[in-house]
Amino acid sequence: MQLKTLCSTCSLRELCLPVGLNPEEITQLDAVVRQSRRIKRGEYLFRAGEAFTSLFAIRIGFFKTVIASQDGRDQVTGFSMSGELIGLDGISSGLHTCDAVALEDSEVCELPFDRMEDLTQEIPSLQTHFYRLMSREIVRDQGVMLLLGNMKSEERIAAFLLNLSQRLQKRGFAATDFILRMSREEIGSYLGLKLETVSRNLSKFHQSGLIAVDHKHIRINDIQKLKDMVSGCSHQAH
Amino acid sequence: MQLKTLCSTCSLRELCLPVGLNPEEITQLDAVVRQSRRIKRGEYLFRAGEAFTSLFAIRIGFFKTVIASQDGRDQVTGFSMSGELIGLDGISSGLHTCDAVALEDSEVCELPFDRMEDLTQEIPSLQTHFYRLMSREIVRDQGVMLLLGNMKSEERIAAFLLNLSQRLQKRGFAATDFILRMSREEIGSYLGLKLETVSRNLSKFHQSGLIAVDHKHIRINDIQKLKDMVSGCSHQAH
DNA sequence: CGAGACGTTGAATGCTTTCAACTGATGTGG
DNA sequence: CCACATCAGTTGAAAGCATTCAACGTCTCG
Repeated sequence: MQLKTLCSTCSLRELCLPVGLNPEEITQLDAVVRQSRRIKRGEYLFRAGEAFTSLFAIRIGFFKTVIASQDGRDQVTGFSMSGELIGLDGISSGLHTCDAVALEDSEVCELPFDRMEDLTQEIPSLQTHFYRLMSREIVRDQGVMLLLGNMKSEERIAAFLLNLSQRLQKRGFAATDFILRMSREEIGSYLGLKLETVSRNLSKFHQSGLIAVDHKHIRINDIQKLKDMVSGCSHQAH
Repeated sequence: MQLKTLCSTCSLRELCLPVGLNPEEITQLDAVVRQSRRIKRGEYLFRAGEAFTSLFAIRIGFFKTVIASQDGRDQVTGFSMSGELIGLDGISSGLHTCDAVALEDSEVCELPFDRMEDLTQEIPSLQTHFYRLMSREIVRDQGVMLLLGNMKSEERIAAFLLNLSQRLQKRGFAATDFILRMSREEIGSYLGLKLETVSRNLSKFHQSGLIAVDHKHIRINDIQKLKDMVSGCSHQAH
């Protein structure tokens, strides 16, 4: 029998929903969180058009979210890692507006939204936290808009690597040495570039010594220079 | 003496925050909303970096929100019209992350956020509505991301005009005949294009008979064709 | 009325894309 | 376990689209 995963004992509690809650409140949150669910690489957590009933907190793994358009064009709207919440877009209409796909074997905690709503009614600090969380998502999206609207390909790639680096570091991983979980094409889709442009820029960075690229393995040699490249942009760590 | 503006008697109550509230709840909302405030064209409602204390509902007028980056590049992240809420991005950190500038003489209702939080604690349906509202903003931003990441200049302009048209219609204005409140440069900034590109595309649409452009006055002649141009995109009316 | 902001249009430039060829990795089935 | 087919990634060359630079027209407002 699998033990139910509890927020109170979860190593992500300083990063995930429980941030700022007292022990008693976390126990209440535990009562709402469903037993965690495993999603294999390539599987969908949810699909655009499906009824929205739950948010998902990523315990382990890595996801992409994708908006599909009718004519086949689609776009990666974000990459999510442990401690992050996905599904917020579904609250609006009661339907998911994007697909969520696991990019590696993952594990998520399901948060039934109706129960979350009740709980935020009971725990004001959780409501506050939840508002902040949604607002942060808005701010993040606006950062991406700035990137897509203003930046050259080189700057986009730099911003992307930097953002990844910072988020990994926050989770206790190395900031300058990591594995990309997504393909060049997925990076390109997220950054509004073609996969060849992503590849070319990574090669260029590699040749200049800024980073070392070996397939999906990235090592950042000069993180300051990377920061300088995106200097002007009010780039927000997620 | 100016009468305090009340949600209960406001013509926007079907569009704005009170949507879905019963009369009694609207009265509670009235108690929170501050006397409405006039903002002249060109004036700032708030600036990036200022402390966030209130959300603003637009009663009359038109605003742009702008993210500024250090190196002078900045980007319009949205245009807001009556019945829409601005300032949601500030909840996250307690600081506004963008500037809000009136593009015509406007009037806004100030909603002190701490009082809004209390009220959403008291009125569950308002909390639900508020979550939906924030989620809608996330969905909207993702639509813009799709636009910026995937669409050609021509399609962006078409999507922009269509979106404007639909929002105006919802407010009882003509869908095919309206005045642009923003400059070509502001349109371009929002769409990730230069002002010349915006101008060229409008001229092209004009010459093809799709629309009629006379300075800021736009008439849409073939709205279906405009829709076809953005066909593929999961474009959301705001 | 004049100055400055806004808008239009043309021509040249440049960045990203597209098309194409090739290499290396992955994984499946004989 | 290897062969082969497929997918992911790299790189080059040509093409395309938006940008840049520039000139000019027009509207607005003090």
